[in-house]
Amino acid sequence: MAYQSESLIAQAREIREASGVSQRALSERAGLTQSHISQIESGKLEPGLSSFIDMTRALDLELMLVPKKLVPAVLGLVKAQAMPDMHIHAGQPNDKRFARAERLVKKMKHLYGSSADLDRIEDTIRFLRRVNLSDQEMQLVRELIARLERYQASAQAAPVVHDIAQNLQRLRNSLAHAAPSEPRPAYSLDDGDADA
Amino acid sequence: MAYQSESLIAQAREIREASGVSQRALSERAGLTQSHISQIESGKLEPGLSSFIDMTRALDLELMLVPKKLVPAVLGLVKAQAMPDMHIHAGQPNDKRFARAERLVKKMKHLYGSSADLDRIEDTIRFLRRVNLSDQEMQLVRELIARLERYQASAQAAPVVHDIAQNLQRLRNSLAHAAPSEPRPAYSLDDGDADA
DNA sequence: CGTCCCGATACAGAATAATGCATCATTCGT
DNA sequence: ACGAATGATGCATTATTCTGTATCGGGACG
Repeated sequence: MAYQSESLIAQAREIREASGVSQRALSERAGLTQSHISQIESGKLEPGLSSFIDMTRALDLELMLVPKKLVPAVLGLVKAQAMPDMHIHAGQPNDKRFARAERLVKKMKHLYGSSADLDRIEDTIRFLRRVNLSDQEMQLVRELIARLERYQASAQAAPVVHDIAQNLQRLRNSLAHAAPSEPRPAYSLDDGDADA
Repeated sequence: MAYQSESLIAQAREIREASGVSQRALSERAGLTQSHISQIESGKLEPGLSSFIDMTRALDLELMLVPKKLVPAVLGLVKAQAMPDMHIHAGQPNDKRFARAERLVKKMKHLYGSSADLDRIEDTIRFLRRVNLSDQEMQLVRELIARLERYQASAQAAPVVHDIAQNLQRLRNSLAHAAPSEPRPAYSLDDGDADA
């Protein structure tokens, strides 16, 4: 229905498809339901800003505010860069575990309000899931998530959450250095503009 | 509550303030209520994607999808450009008329569904209101709007709407050429990033 | 001191997004 | 021909946005 967001949503969809990510996969990564995404993409629903951000972030995109004046410049930049080959690292066996974790965090966020810690956790999880983890690392993550699950409703959750956030981030940082080559873009990111 | 959109919203607010636009003024331009905007800006409410787009467009901004990889580049571009002096052309006496018109269009859109024509009208109005119109031109606009108002509920609205859209756009095009110098940016468009 | 504009807040009501399932028709690989 | 995965749809329920309108305290200006 809403015309303004149409182009943005269409772009997101194109990129999702070009990256070979299914709605279901995306829904898990983004913490939304497949049904939801389908309706958004087919224009039957106008997403909330944060839903849309979740979607796009899960596609390795950022939503940015740009002065109208230099939209063309940015468009140029983007288009130039959008050539190469690979597609985003899709579902590993562990995906479901991560998906659940992300859901959990999301739920906690809008139950107790979002905190910097919860947010860090969410972010880190998104990062971790697209990395190949050794058994040992995976083990650590599993434990942390389990701990989060256990304490989610506890009155004393705050410090626990903080600790978990810290541990996850530590892991993330350690990986960020040794990380070998990884997936890259594939989409085109065009527009459908026609001004008078 | 939602952390992801926080930065975006904060940016929008900064820019609004830097441009010397009040919430009320913005609310009129964007077709939202002041109350709504206040709540969005103070984080008490998570806007819908289209609401947010309306807001930002009214501030001469575009919401763009950018691959994470080249966020820094875009940021550079934007920041470089953001120096000068003026502020966005604020309320003229005619503003209220335009505001009402925009509201009307919005209402029609979500009453009968948005059409390309309605959208064109909305867009054009947004453009026209920031231009100094001669009495004659203003007269034309006033008539067109009045016509729209009259036919809004009519069963035969479609062709009328189409005609109005066309007329408005014609006016817009004629202005786009002769247009003298006009307002420019003033804001900074920074970020609050801190990665690990 | 009075007035005007600002942003924040309240509140009732209508409209919609979003969840959580479940299902279906199609397409694709085997 | 079969099974798996994809996107579209339906539906009931809950949560949230958004409108409209009105008020309030604060700051600026005269």
